[in-house]
Amino acid sequence: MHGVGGSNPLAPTNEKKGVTLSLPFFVKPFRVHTRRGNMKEQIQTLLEQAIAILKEQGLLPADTAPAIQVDRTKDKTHGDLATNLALVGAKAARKNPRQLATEIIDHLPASPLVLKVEIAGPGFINFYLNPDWLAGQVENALADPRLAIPLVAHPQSVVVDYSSPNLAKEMHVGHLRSTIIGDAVSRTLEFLGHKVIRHNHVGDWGTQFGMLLAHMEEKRRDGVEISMQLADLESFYREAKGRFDASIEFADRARQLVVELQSGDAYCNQLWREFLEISLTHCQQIYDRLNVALTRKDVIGESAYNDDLPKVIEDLTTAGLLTENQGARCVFLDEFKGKDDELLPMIVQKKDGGYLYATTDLAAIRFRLRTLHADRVLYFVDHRQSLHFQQLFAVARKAGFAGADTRLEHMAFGTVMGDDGKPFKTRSGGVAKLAELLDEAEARAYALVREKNPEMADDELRNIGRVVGIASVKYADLSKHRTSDYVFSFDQMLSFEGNTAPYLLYAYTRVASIFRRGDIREDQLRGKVILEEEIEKDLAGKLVQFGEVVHRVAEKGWPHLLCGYLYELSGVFSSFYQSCPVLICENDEIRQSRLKLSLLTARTLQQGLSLLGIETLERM
RNA sequence: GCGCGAUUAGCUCAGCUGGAUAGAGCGCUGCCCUCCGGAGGCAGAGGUCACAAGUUCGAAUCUUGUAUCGCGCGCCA
Repeated sequence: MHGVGGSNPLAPTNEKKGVTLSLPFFVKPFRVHTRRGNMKEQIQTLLEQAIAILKEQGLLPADTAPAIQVDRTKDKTHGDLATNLALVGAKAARKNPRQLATEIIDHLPASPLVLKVEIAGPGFINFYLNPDWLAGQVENALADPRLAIPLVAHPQSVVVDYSSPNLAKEMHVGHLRSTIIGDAVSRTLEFLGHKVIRHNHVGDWGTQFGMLLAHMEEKRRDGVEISMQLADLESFYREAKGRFDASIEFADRARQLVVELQSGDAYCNQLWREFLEISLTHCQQIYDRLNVALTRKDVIGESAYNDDLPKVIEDLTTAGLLTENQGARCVFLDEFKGKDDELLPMIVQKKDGGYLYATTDLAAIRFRLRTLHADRVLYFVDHRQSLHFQQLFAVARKAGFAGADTRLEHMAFGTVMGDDGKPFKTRSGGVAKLAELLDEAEARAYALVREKNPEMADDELRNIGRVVGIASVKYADLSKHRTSDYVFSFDQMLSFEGNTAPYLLYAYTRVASIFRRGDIREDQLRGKVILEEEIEKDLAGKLVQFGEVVHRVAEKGWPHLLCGYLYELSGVFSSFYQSCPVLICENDEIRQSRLKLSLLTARTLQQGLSLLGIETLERM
């Protein structure tokens, strides 16, 4: 377990920036492999070819290598895509930007993507996409269950460490972000063909378990049925804590049990396992409700590394990193300094010989890299632990657990706040249990849906309420930028307006209803996609961007990009639906084409939401 | 004290590798129901992008400094 709470790491960011900056001007390696469907990269290729020709002809100095950047335009009057290439390269070419732009355009190879190219403003080159090409992309996507999003060329093994609750207590609101965001990113990586290894690094070890075991023992001695008691872990924990604080004998027994547990005592282990079993069942119920893909086999808790801890110390010693300080064993690194330039220690072994979470985390990295051979390890842990992860990654590299090409990334996230701007609490001021939070979301969603559909059967209302409630909680979290804090608001997340789950789910049901009402099956669609109306082109253009967004989510660990995209897509579809009749369109060719656009919209929404771990509904 | 992160419309938030006139939703003001789900769409008002320098043809975005807020900093996790 990594505690609860989230901010962003220096380490991974710096590593990446370092790579980019050290490159000369131009050749920017594609982090994601070149794909046929990616418009930007195709335009980039065209530009590269034009530059090459200009160099051959002596119109450009051979050593110029401007970075080729292709952006989507914000304004329709600037075409669909634009490059600032001529602006960037003008100085090196000793030409004015507009002149260079003209030369580039003159040497641009013909391409089916491009309808026309124009110079604009100080020297921007604007590209207008060919509607026929766009239409073809829509057809391709429809013909492919993966929506024409290719798998990555070089799949990686990615360990994703997420959720990681403390098993001593019940899951609460603090576990929401790690669980939900980590799951969405895992699904996205998997969809792109990476090998994802989910690790639920649960807190199942440590001094607090002595207290819990002592309490179990006492209860059992009094003839109380333990499993019933543990149905409410939170109260059980509080009781145990109360006993611990109140009774010296109890506290002594608790400490004794920790020692016995750690030395492998059979009785203690039995108690411990019983406790874990119940706590894990609690967690699994939450995961199932949340549609989070974690299962019991993904649980590799802190205790799993017990045997490795002495080996970590050994390895650190061998690497010459270990220093003894005031009886504790520490690693000091030059790059971590506290006040008065004093080095900041990372303590890996206490003076009493006990190990700490830093040690366990090192052992986990060691295992993930040496045994699992991960190319990338992602930690979805709150931003307050950012220093810990910086130290952890630095030490892991120095100790040789991780090579230079292994990506270790702290996917930090912010705090969930209440209306008052302080960390989210229940009305009574306590920690909000996740289960109760979900209950409330479902209940509120049910009430809303029932209000809109008074005649609907209750079991369907219940199901819709469940899906909408859970989706709302998840989507509210996923749609915010990961690193910032956000305010938890049932009213906002359950609203049908704005960037919310209900809005997206509604957009999906509208498409579903077209097909239901028209009694049309997907395989009955025929004819070609025809893009005539401006809004049809907009919709097609938006649909074609899906793959790009998905790749970016996997790269940055930012599901909010996908949320933003799906929201925009829904918006464009709503406009389209408003102004372009589909079922009632009299021209059959156009009708078929619009049905295809609608179908791809639905598929894209469904696939996108599925990557976020959110179910769709046919009716709501 | 040092480090990390933040500061964008009244509120909640986007803003991708520096690009063209700063983007949504809520709220506010209008408009669109003989029309496939109005749980919708269209339009308007509203911003000195905390402040100040700097780099650049060009800065909300990069650099430095300042202010304010949050978080973290030796044997908890």
